[in-house]
Amino acid sequence: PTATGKSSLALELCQVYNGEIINADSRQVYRYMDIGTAKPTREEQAAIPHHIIDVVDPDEDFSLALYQSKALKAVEDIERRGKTPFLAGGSGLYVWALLEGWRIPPVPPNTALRQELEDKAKTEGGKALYDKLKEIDPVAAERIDPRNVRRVIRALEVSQQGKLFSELQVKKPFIDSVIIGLTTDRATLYQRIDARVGGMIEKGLVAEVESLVARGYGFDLPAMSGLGYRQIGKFLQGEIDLPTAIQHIKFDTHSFARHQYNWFRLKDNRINWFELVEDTSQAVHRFVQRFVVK
RNA sequence: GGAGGGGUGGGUGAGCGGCUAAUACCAACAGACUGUAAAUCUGUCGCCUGAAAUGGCUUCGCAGGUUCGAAUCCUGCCCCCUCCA
Repeated sequence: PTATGKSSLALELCQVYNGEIINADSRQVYRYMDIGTAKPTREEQAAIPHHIIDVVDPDEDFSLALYQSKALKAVEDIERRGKTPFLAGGSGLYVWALLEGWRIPPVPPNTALRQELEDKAKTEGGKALYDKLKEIDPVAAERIDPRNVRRVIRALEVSQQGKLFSELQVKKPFIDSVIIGLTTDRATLYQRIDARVGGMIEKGLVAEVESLVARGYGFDLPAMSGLGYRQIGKFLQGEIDLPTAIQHIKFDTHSFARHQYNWFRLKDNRINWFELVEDTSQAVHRFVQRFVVK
């Protein structure tokens, strides 16, 4: 989960094992969003090559499919040069799509259709859309909550292109990997999160958000819905005061960390878990040694 | 000293005689997830039993009282807030 020190550990490992980092954080892909996403610093990025960071502007679309193809290219590129790719980040969807080789339905988003369906959901209710999906792809409907309009719409979007959403969800690994997880007890994790949020404010998160706004990026953009950005947005728009905004960021980040454990379960035996203790980093080094040739 | 307002489940805060173990929100806890994913959506949330329907027990400052029945009405006490002196 967030705030456990993934990035700095990855950096250390890369230095020892001749590696390069592939970002697996869904928010660090956006340019100009540095403080709030806890992006590696310029110096860190200069020390070790980082991939898939700062690849789109905040008002550009980004997606799982795009991420996956970029990440695969990065893996190939790094390996071709005789180095070792280290994937670092906590966006579960992205991580597993890459490591498990999800074949993502090759149907790009259809903005017009989505808008149309969203309007329909608003006027006729989400049930209407869901019923339609049940007709077209009952298997997919079975797996999607009728109230989750966003996912119902995507399933419809895919299924209307011919092949069914439910039939296109295939897993076939592209690459081999060893997975390391960092974890700690909840109280400690929440403390670390709170401290980090405090640090972000000190580093100028408010100014960063202001500058994004000044560049013309509005709070309705998906990129601006990220932790830190939307709460500071409410502050800048006068809806809440700064201390309240900061508290919201902390709470929402706790919730995010909990959410991350749904993707990375402690009982998931594909993951090699390391508790955060004094010598965690050494323990991980010893572990990684078994798999990587310097 | 006088006048008024208030004390509700971890927090904020509804309820103001039965439909109430008690709206809602937050926190917390658990879960879903294949082109927005730090998104979107769901469940639990007094205690004990149970897979569940349910059943039992204890709750709305404290102590009494009225009533078939009280968080809701009455009395006393304690505490908090505002205004006047």
